Amino acid sequence: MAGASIKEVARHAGVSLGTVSNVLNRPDMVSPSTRQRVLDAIAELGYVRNDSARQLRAGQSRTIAIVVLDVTNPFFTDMVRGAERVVEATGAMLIVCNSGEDGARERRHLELLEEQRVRGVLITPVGDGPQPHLEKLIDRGIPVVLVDRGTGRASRCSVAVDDVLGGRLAMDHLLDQGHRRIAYVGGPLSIAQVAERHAGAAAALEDRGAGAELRVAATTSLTVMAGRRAAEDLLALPARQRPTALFCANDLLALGVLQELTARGLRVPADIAIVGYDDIEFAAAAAVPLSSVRQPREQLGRTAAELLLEEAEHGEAHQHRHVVFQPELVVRRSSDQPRRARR
Amino acid sequence: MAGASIKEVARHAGVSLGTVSNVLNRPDMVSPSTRQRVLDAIAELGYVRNDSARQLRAGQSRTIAIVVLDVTNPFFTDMVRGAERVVEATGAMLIVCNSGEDGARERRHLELLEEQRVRGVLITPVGDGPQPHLEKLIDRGIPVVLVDRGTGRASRCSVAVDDVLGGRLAMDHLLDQGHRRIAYVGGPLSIAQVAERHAGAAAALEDRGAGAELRVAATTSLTVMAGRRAAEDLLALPARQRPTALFCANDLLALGVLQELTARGLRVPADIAIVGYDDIEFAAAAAVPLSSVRQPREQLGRTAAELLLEEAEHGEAHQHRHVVFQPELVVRRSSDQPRRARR
DNA sequence: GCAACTGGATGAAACGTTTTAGCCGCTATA
DNA sequence: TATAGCGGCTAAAACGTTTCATCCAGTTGC
Repeated sequence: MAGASIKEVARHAGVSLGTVSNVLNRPDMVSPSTRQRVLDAIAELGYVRNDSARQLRAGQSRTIAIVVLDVTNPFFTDMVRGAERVVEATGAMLIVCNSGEDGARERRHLELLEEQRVRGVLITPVGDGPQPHLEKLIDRGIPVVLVDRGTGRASRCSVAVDDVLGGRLAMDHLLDQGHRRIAYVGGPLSIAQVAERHAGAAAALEDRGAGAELRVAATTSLTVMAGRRAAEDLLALPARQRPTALFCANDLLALGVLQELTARGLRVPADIAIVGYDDIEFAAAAAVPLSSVRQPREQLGRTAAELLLEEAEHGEAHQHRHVVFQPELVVRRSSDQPRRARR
Repeated sequence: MAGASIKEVARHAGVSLGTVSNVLNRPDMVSPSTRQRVLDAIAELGYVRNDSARQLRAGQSRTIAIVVLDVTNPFFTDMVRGAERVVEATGAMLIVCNSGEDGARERRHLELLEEQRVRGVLITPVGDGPQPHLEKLIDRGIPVVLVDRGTGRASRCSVAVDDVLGGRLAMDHLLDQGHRRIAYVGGPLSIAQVAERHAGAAAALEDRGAGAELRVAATTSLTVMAGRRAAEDLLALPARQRPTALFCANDLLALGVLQELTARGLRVPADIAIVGYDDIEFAAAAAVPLSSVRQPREQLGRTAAELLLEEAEHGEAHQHRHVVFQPELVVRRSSDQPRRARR
């Protein structure tokens, strides 16, 4: 009962092995009566297809992998949900791998995925350098779609949100509110998004911020804990150098900052205003509802999956595309209090 | 370059096919000089093992799956992280599947996993009835470990947290604070945890709550949105019937409730106290820091993975075990204001 | 000098599918 | 009546591994 093969099913139903395969894969090529006999045998033996054998023959699997930077970050899990919908609609399976921002783990995952001859990979790669292991996948003919990272490479599709624009939106808003000493909380800058959001903010300052300054409060990761530590560092500054507004590279950081600032008795936004990035579900539920730059997360995943499936389908004929979505600023209480300009 | 097989590697290195396999699997059974020649050939051809063929021969894969109810819920992602660590330490791969609380999707996933002959499955099943598809996996000899659900079945291991105790802790605390009209927010009750947390609360009331009442505010899911809707319903009650304290079946609900209550001008905990469940990272960062029942999430995942690996290793000799962890109440501001008993 | 080992390699079988070429008996066509 | 075509099926090859029985050439022990 535990491991019937197609062969035993065939014997049981009194037909040839190929016929069973036909029942499974092209049921209408076989007469109704034999088909029924085969189906009965399958049911009786509890036969379940062996996917390894199937793949071996086909040279390809029916699973698609998504490699995310951090499974515990709602940004990525929302993306996963979007991708899931598209992939499962085709009968394929989406498997989720977590690199945890660790290059070695990412590499290990990609190796195993390559061994499995997955049908395609959606990935937000760790870091921002060249990506030899991704190239290797592509050489082998496995489609790769970059998600929210590395737009514009010629050899693969990508989907992304315009992070420079996002940085601009946040900064413009803070300048509009009258802030002149502003800090960007985020890091490491080796992460492209972190750098681009900063670049956008810096560009906005350049355009109109006479007399305003943008300092960087570097963090080593994008977590709540890192946010708390960053806040501690800022509080260590002499009061008159202390920024009056913070633009955080993501909402987790922003929540951490908020937590620490309020714990230390500062008022948000009266003493310090905060704008986050991602607009995760918890942003609106925070101690002080958080202004944030919203990204179309599910759609990001959906579109990425669609591009991947298209490439997998059309092979050579496929034209790589680079889809860029626009972010949107959501103003909430953490930054909605205008401030008189001060020196 | 795109698809060298072991055979071509062998030809390239001037050895037999079996020797290449030996280099890969038992390197010290082959002399250093030939070994090097083979390794060179592998590098030159860009050879990558074909896992399907490998599995086909072995009859088993080296991946372990975890099927969670909701990838966007931090409770599960923390669990995933715990399991990941253990699984990856053995060189195997953990793949994450999301059932999204949907029985049909769960079933589909399990079918595909069975076809893939995965080495084992960690799962928090949807619903609480009999589980024919899990039985099927077990019949086939694929180890299954239940996570946070269905403790005590004879045919599989399980890990869980004592939800009845958790309910007790929360309820005792609220009674200690002087509350007498209390509501349990959660649903559907078909989910065992939801039912057990309620049972614990009810038991605590039974034990000592003369004159106190526990009503149920049923929800259809355990999300922030559902929490908001539940709060609306509660606010529709005449003021004197309205509960003074809420015990929510998880933190997402609690955050939703909190959000809606404060939006409608009620003060927490002065007007209504709230206790959540899970103690997710965002609980402490909420508008009003949330009291919550904490579960050892990562350890849950770690232990589950360990049990699974042990079963996969020892096969017949394996004794199924049921590990139960104790939850712990974390009191924060959302419930820390004692109230004089009123009628 | 012969038998018994031994380390290092080989060749073939087996895993469970899918697919392709081919066979058989029947019907429709000319 | 011969031929072509067709529906329904079979037999066999192929996919890329791992493993197991064998073999061969040295070496050791007596």
